[in-house]
Amino acid sequence: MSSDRPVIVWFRQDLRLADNPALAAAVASGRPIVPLYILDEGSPDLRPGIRPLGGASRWWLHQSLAVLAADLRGHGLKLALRRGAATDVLENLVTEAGAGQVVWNRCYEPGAIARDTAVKAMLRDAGVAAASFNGSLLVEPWKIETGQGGPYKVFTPYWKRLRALFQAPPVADVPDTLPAARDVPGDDLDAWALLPTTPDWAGGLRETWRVGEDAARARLADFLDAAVADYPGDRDRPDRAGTSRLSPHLHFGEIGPHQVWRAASAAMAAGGAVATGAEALLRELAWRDFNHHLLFHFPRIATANWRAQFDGFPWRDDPAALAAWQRGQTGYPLVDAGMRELWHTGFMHNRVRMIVGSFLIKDLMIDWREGEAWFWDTLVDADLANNAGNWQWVAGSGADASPFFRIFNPVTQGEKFDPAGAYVRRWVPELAALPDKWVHKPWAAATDVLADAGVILGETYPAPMVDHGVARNRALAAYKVMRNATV
DNA sequence: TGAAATGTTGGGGCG
DNA sequence: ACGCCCCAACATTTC
Repeated sequence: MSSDRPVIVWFRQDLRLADNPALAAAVASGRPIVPLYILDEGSPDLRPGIRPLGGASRWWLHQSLAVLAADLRGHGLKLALRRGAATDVLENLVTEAGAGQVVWNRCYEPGAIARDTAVKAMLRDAGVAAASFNGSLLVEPWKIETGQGGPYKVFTPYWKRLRALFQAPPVADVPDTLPAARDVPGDDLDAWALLPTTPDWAGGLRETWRVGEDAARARLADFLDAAVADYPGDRDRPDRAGTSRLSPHLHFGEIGPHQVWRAASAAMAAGGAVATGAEALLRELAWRDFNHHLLFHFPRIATANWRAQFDGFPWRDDPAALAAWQRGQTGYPLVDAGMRELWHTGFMHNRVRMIVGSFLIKDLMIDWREGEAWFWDTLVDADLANNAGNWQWVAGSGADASPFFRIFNPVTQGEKFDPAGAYVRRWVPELAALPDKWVHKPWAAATDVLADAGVILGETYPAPMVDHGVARNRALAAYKVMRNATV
């Protein structure tokens, strides 16, 4: 196998040129490069455990592939787009291109692991070299273990261990030159129909996001320049732009966690509030790793309760209530604001995610998997490990989860974290004219106050679909029954 | 990375 | 001056 045979760089969740170990290895090999992306949808039997992408993810993927293709074109390379089962696509392309090697950065979801294992076997049988790298996690799941020798199940000791052992490896910049192989035919991105058409619901996404590697790096730089010092407090404030908003960029690998770690660590040298804020960001980055760690070692938690006692929880089957939650029509302003932000932008502030999750699971007693499925479809940062991990955290069914009886009061949370109601007013404009005092609880306002604000409960804005106090007691009673049944 | 119920304390009004 | 009550403020417990 001579080194002039091309190397296929198989892009997956690493849609970037900098800090891309697989790409760097391809460059180092001296081989001409065939960049490839495979849309491996449409053959669910061949890809068990890999879910179809959600709508918001499809939109993001389209944008991100367009940017990646343009960046590669700037280096004289054409990104080949192919659709089908990954083993089939690669088997064909290896032959077509006369490739001598395939490289990629690893994925960690159960279905992706099965797929990649099959690909590796196929390549071995075909006599083609294969090499994979870590470009997506700080520390891969099998490289960190407890003193007992098993996987971590609790975040804090995991974080301490990670903090102690992790040293960010050098981060490669965008390669200066990328030797191109002969172009291979591929699909037209538009033909994949990843974008919504009828209706085109993506207007809010287009307004909200700049997609791609440059945008991701700019986002990180802006955050570290401006917001990081106030991050520990502001990250709880949905009325402020205090979070990093890096999650979709990280999910698609437009930026890598090592880049974030390096940049945040460098910022920490300044000391003071910046260092405290950067440390908090690293901790959140470690949560991302921790969720992948859990999913890798316990793949069933993507769909099953970690705590089996929750299998006996009396979830309510209530499609109308689920729909009201999804559409932001619960009658609880903060919940509705969050759900509408999600629908419009493909994103929701983290604290509000916890609050709407608590409301669905506890106030409405609807299975967390319904919420997980909705988030999967609507979030631009939808990520199996994080989505399932965080929903189980909120539900109390997870490994290191919030206790079930920690039930958020949407009014109290609103008054605490959106004190002037700016977030509610933005996303629930029909309540915008209400005084601060009533904006999180319009049902408690006097009728003349409501009239002055143009609010007619049940007409211009829903009355609360449940009484939180009653719903809370109902959930706690159900929880008690479940616990007693499974002692 | 709660909330609500219950318990405790201490200041001030008042007879 | 004293005891009593009220209640806000804080602490503890419970789910």
